[in-house]
Order: sequence, then C-alpha cells, then structure tokens
Amino acid sequence: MTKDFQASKPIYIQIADQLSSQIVRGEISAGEKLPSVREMAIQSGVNPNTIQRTYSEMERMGIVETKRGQGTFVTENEQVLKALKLRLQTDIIGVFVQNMKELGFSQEEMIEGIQQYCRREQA
Amino acid sequence: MTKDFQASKPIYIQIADQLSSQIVRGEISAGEKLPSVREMAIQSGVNPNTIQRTYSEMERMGIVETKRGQGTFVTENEQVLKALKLRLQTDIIGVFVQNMKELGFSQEEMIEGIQQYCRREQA
Amino acid sequence: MTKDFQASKPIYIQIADQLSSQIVRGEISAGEKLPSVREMAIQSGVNPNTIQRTYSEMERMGIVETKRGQGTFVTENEQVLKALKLRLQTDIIGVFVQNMKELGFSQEEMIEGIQQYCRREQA
Amino acid sequence: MTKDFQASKPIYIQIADQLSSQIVRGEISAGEKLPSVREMAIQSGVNPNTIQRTYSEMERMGIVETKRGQGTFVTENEQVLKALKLRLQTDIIGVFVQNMKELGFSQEEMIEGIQQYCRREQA
DNA sequence: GTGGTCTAGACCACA
DNA sequence: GTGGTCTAGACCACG
Repeated sequence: MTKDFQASKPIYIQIADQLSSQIVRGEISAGEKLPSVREMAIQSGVNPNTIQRTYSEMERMGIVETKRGQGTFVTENEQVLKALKLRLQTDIIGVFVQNMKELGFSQEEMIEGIQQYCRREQA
Repeated sequence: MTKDFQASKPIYIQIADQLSSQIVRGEISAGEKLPSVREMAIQSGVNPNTIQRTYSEMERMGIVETKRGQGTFVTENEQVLKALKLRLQTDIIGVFVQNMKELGFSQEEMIEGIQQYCRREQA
Repeated sequence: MTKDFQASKPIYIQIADQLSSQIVRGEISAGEKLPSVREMAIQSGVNPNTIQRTYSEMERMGIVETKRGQGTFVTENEQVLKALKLRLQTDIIGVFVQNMKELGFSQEEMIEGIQQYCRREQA
Repeated sequence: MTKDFQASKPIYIQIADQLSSQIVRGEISAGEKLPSVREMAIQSGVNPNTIQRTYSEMERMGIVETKRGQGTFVTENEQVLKALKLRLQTDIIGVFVQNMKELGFSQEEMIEGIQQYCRREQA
C-alpha cells in the first residue's frame, strides 16, 4: 500500500516550474533571454542534458522560444503567459484543497483559515 | 549553490505526517492502538527503526502514548488533538499563502480562486 | 546559399515515422504492445535513450500509451489513429506537390502524371 | 540489420539533382554556361572534386556538355531535356505513389488528396 | 559561442 | 522484467 516515499518530481520539471514561477511573477520578463543551456547547467549544478530537457519541455508548452545559435527566450505571447499563470495558480489551489479536504475541512473553513492566517501574519 | 533538488522529507517524518492526518480526520480514533512497530514497518515497507523514530517523534509531540508491553496508542487528550489539527492546517495554509504570494496573488484573489476551483470541481 | 546537405531528420523521429506508418497501414494493430525500449534499441541498432525519446514523442502525440513496468502500447483511440493517417498523408502530398511545382507542373499535370504512372505500372 | 539511418544521398548527386531541377524549370536555359568547377565549389561550399563528379555524371547523362577551355554548358538537345524532365517527374511520382500505397491509399484517394491539398493551400 | 542529437552506462520505481 | 530519469562526454549545424 503505502509506498512511493521520496516521490520528488524530476529535476528537469522542478527547474521548469521554478523558471515558470519566476516568469509569472515578473522576475524574468517576456522576451528576455534565458541563460544558455551550459551556463544554466552550471548554475543549477546539473547536467546540460537536464537543462536541455527543461528548455525543450518549456518550448513544447510555448513558454519559451529557441533560436538556433542565439539562445532561448521567454515568449512574448501574452496569451500563453496568462494561461501559464492560471495553470500554476490552479495547481497550487488543487494541492491546497486536496490537503485541506483530507483533514476534513469544508470550503468555508478553508477560506476562514486563510483569513485568520493572513490577519495573524500582518501583526 | 542551488543543489537542493529531490528535497523529499525524511521518511519517518512522512509517515508521522500521514498518521497525523489519519488521526485528525478520524480514520484513527483517539485512544486507538496503532500497529506495532514491526507490523507497521512491514506495512510501510521500511525498516522498523524508521517506525520507531516516527513513534518517538509523535510521542514527543504528545500525539501518541506508549505503554510498555501493550503498544502505542493515540492520545485521548482533546487539547493535543485540537492543537495537532490546527498545526497541520496552519502548515498547509502557510505553504499555500506562500506559493500564491510568490505568484503575485492577493488574499482576495486566493479566496476567489478557491471558490472558483471548488465550483468547477463540483461540475 | 546552398548549404544543408545531408539534412537527415533525427533518428528518433525517423523511427517514430516508421512506426507510425506501420500502425497506419495495419502492420501494428491498435492496442498492440510495441517492443520494449531495450529490445527495440537492439533491433534498430541505436541507443536505448533514442528509442525512449521516440516512444516519448509518440506518447506526446497520443499515438501510444505507456504503462510503467508493462510496456508501450498503441492507442485504441480511433480518433487519434485517423488523425495520424491524415497527417502522414498530408505530409506526403505536401512534399509531392512541392517537388512537382518546382519542376513547373500544374495541378492537372500532376494528376495526369499519376494516372499515367499507375497505368504503366499495371502493365 | 536495419542501420540505414541518415540515408542522405551523396552530395554530388544532390547537387546534380538540384541543377537538373533548375534546368527543367527554366532557371538555367538550354545552352547556358554553368559556373566553373572552382566557382561552383565555392558557391556550394564543397570540394571542387565533388563538383567535378557532379558535372561528369551530368555529362554521362547527356544533360551538359563540356568544351575544353571554355566550360560546361547545358545541352541544347531538346530530346534530352524532355527526357530529363520526364525522368525527374517519374521519380517524384514513383516515390509519391509508393508512399501513398504503403499507407493504404488507392489511386482515386491520391488524386482526391492532392485536389483537397491544393484547394486548402490557395485559401 | 548557441541549441540539438546521440551514445554509453547508471540508478530508480513500479509490477 | 518494464519505462523514466540522470550523468558524462561527444559531434553536429547554425549564426
């Protein structure tokens, strides 16, 4: 029954998510050039092939565009970036709702909980 | 730098969280006997030492009590169980709020998002 | 100007095309199990990673489905298989029309040519 | 077995085909002088020996004639040029029919497919 | 320089 | 056994 400990997502996906997050929250701008495959590999401490896969996956999703011999660039297509933000948001909410339901909380209690949490945080 | 991929929590913590969750949502009742260390180890497919550590940690937090020669039992102290539920809830909410803020969402947008998500899920 | 001699498509795409063709013309049936990654690699005389990539690409396109620990199977979704046939057909026609136009043939001459060719072939 | 990937035709043949195509569609006229071996080699970015072989092959087929000290000229023999056009056309059609048959298409479906393709292309 | 492909060999989770 | 991921190191085409 209970198996799948460690269960960590593949590194190439983790990096893609990380970059996606940075793009969505504006740390990396639309049209901006990402580090080259090799450079990013060094920065992240992984094999260049892994970054290659990250970039390929992101290109497949339309988040970046690659220009042979020039580099990999964040798309300027606002539609795609909007959809990306929505997807990331939905993922996070999905995990949250799932976890809260497992603890037996209703939708109202979730919202209540967030409001309390934020009030407490401000103080 | 950045080399914290795979980042999975220790197995004994994972199991503790899992048990805590089951307790909070009533799958395991207050006062109920948990499986023996050996049995639990087999069920989970891990080393008995790992389960021992899980139970120790949970006892340290007051969630379970061990009675020599009888086994490990969920506490009947409602205060502790309430606090446990609150802690788990707060953890989940904390992660959620953190993630959503990183994407640039306000508190109102978070709540809005959850409501939309739940509406969509019902359909 | 004139460069790009050799211009051969990547091996993993060539194999995907080859398999797709076999599927479309019924040599491999819907639902059938493909050779394992390692076996196919030996058959094709390439590295297992290359076949892995082939299968991944085909899964991305919905042509095959992989079941962990069991193997890779041709989809039974007729819609997808129909679309695949259409795509392969369109590709072939595209190349043909392109080539014929470069030789200065009109649409009518292309059709005429095919009819003559087929008549001659029968004899 | 099966190890014929990359399968690109020899460069000297590729160039011959390219020149033949240009001749057939009138980009290079009958009787016109082709670039010198050396010049053509530079244009194409290949070794002069390769071009020499291209010209030899084309002379063998009667498509060009070399005049010592003057250069290589496209034949003015209309019969040959007509035959060349026919041969190129037949080759293309042969490949096309072969491919379509492998996908299980009948002659009627081929023609139908081309007509649809051309209609779609105009739009 | 850039990205794209390929090989060789390894370890993992799942069944 | 299966497929999935990762590393290490190589060669290629393109600009």
